[in-house]
Amino acid sequence: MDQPIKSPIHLSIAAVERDTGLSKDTLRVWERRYGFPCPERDHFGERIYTIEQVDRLRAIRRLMDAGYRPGKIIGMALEDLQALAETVPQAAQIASEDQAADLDSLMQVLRSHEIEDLRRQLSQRVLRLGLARFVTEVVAPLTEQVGDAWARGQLQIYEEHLFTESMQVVLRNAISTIPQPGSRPRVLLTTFPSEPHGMGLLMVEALLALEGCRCFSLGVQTPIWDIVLATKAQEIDLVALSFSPVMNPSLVLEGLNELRAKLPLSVEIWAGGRCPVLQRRPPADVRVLQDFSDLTKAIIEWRHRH
Amino acid sequence: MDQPIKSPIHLSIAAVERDTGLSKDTLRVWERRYGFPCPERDHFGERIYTIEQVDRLRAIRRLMDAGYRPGKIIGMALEDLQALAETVPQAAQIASEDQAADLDSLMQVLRSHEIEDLRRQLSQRVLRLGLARFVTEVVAPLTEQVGDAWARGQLQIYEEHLFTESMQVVLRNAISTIPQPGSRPRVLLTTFPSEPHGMGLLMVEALLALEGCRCFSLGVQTPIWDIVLATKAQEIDLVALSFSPVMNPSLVLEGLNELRAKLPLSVEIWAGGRCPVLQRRPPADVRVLQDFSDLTKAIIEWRHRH
DNA sequence: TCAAATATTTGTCTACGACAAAATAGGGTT
DNA sequence: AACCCTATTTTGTCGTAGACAAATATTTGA
Repeated sequence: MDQPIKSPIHLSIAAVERDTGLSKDTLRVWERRYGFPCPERDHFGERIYTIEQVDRLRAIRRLMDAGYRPGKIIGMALEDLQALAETVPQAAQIASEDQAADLDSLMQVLRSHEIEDLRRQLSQRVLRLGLARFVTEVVAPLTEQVGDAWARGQLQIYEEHLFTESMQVVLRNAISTIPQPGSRPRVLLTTFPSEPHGMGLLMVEALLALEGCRCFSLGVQTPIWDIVLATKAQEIDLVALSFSPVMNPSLVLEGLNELRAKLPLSVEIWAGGRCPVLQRRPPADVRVLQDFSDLTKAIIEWRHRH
Repeated sequence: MDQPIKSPIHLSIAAVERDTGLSKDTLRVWERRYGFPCPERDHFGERIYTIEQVDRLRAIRRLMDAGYRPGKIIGMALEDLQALAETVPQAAQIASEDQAADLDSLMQVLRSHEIEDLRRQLSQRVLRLGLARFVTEVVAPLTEQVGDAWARGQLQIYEEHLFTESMQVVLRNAISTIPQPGSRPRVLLTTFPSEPHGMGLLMVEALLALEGCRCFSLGVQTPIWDIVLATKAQEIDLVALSFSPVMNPSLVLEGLNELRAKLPLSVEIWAGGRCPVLQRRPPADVRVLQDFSDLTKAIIEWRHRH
């Protein structure tokens, strides 16, 4: 009897923002420009979206992350969007046949949802390859493959979450077995407030810890001012930041400039991750790391300088 | 020579949203209503905020989380805000003198920034008390104390991050030592997309695993539709969600109703966490858990029913 | 003293124009 | 072809201000 007034089949603009990751501004301007999504209105004139619209929006979002532009695909039906997603090429960068096969088998385990299995198999590979090779040859390419598979609609978000959780457990465990001497450089690891992905940080932490660096991870989403405070309190030598491709380019640059201005130049800032803007317009006085071999090189150089 | 045009002392409205957690809409409407913050404009007419304004906004935000309303405090100077924060009473709910003293000593270690020490001392207490008592007597009250201390301005965000990271490592480690039999109920653990706090989930996971439940944690911020998909794929019996006090009340209710509508009634939804709206207007067909004793009770009841 | 009714506060929603930053296309040179 | 420089288009964010529901505080009535 105490029925909610709003039918749960219809979603408010805030709910759609939450479910699709598209900002309210974007949703409204798309409606104005492209005529989609064109939601009904409730009796206050507020937008109510249907599930079908949200599904289409999520498919569009996926393709955009894969490089498509909204104008080209916004008119397409859900089926066409899904068909298009299938054709997205995967940015494979795997060394050998063997490695590719091994990654495939891990993907297979993930798809079967046998979490225990996945975790066990990952731990096995840590032992077999050693942590450093595990990070570069398993974690990094597998994370990328999972992202790709999601973009192609072959993996659900929740499967990505399952993967991330399992991998985090394995990585954290491995990291905690590395003895931490008090040696230099002292590294602060974190991400900016709009960046929720923490896998990159864990990979970097593993490699740096292996190199004998003293790591202080703040986890994800630390406000810039707090990065500055932590840097002072912990006598940090360098701040390592991770950026995923979905981060807003101007926020990345603005944030890096702000941080650079607030930190003494003796503290270095290193930025990594698959974020396009870092390659295209790297900010001054920030070291951009292309990949993991860059990381070890950079550490050696740092030690040489000090 | 390649100086950035924007001085880093001045922040855009997007940067302020990121640094304070106040939405752009809120920032604009405060300016209109209360005259603060009243930022300068650049030559495009866009707002540029000063550091001082942002500091004041962050102090205001802290007091709001402690229950103050913006209208009452928005006119105050930074010093007065800080003085007011000192007076915020802490919602202590600690059983014994001994326990209080022990928590104080842990807070002391956190303040000293000796992360290794903190981690070691926490692990010690897991062994001494057992995981269940560790969660209820150490993790829960300590998390609350850390939050309080932040609200009073006695702890920086980065110190909260350090605490969270250390505690996560300890808890995850402890959880991974619990053998997971394939028994029921099968529980899915996660939070809604606007909820980034994962400590509550870990505490619940620890307690449920001890009770012999099969736990599937998706980590934080899973879109509702993906919770539904995961529930089906993993044959989940109940979905456990965690909510922190800062979550938008209407989003909480809307989300719970949406999830309830999409899941079969045979799948139970349990909601926990210190979120006021859960106590005041609990949604139908969702079980609200007040505290951890409620949790074990609920599990016993569930087993009795099945 | 407590519940119900009323008043205030507060955040989010609406509309659409404007414009910079990013991406694409065109045209010329090596 | 491969490069660079310059239009042109696309696209997201920011600007304005009024409206109103939900949350909270205050008053009224029993």
